[in-house]
Amino acid sequence: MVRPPCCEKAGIKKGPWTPEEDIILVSYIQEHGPGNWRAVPTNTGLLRCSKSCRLRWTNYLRPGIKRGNFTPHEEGMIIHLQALLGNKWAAIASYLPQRTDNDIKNYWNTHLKKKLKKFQVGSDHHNSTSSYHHIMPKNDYNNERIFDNSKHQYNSNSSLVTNDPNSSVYASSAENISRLLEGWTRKSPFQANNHERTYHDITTECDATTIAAAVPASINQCYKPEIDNDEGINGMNQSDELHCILSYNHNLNSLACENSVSCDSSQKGSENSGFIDQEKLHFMQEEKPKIETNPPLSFLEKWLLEESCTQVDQEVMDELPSIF
DNA sequence: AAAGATAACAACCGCGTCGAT
DNA sequence: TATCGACGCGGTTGTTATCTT
Repeated sequence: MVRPPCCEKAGIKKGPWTPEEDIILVSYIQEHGPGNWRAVPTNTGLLRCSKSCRLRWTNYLRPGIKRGNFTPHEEGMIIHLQALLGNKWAAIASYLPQRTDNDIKNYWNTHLKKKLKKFQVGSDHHNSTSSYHHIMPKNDYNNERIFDNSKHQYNSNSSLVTNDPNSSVYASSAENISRLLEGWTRKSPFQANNHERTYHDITTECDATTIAAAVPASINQCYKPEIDNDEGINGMNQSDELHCILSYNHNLNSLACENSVSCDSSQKGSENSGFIDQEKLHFMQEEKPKIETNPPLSFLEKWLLEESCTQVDQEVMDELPSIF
């Protein structure tokens, strides 16, 4: 039995989203909140299928999304969570709340798989712990992708911006939508209660030390997002690093079985809940920011339209906190 | 400078699961 | 309990940018 495609209806648009479509979608979600995707195309007039709308929101427009520039810390997390969980990208993404499963999956397929392969080959030849360092960037990961093209540059937040009004690089706009919308969650009454803070909140507001305290010790034992030199993670030497990563894997396994809800990662319902104590991870399960208050739409739309053509005006960005 | 190869990533497709009825 | 619709997930494809020859 072959299921008919969800978007077989004539007139359904496919392909890249335009800024205008994004505005419509964001506006609608501002008003109604995410969910009931079936109704979105009907109510917004978007010529997109519900799936496409949901995907666009969850992978691109949703507040709190961090794009590109995976840190060595994140790389390490992904590598070992993948080793532990397999290709359960959603489960892996739950440990990296600012990343989407799609983003992680893409990054794995395009970067990490190759790096690991290379590493394994290297290990075969050298049988050396230091080989691991080949899969970790020597310095800032940003260096791996060089933008010497005059049309592109990284801004102070390491996000890609374009100076070319004709550029098709729309990702920067969408990233900034995400960052813009992030402001909503910060003022959410939900966060007034300290016990109800989300993992996203913690990672956004706090430094690495706080994150390390918040995340179960066995997970963060080795991975603290502080790599800024050639020394490896937190100044560890290379063999320490490898040892640490291997024990990290071991610790995750232990944790999974200790909690013993289920050691079977293939069970979908327990992907996120089965490995770690519910209480400990309450904040992690709350990673999807809740939209509770809405910013002035006209401002958002104005900004969005401008941003689709040009770089964000710093003055506008400076205005954001007072507006939200 | 042009053409082909490769990399990167946004989006689509199809299947599985879950909840409502 | 069975059925159906909605949604989420993972694999895959398509498009664009960048690199290499």
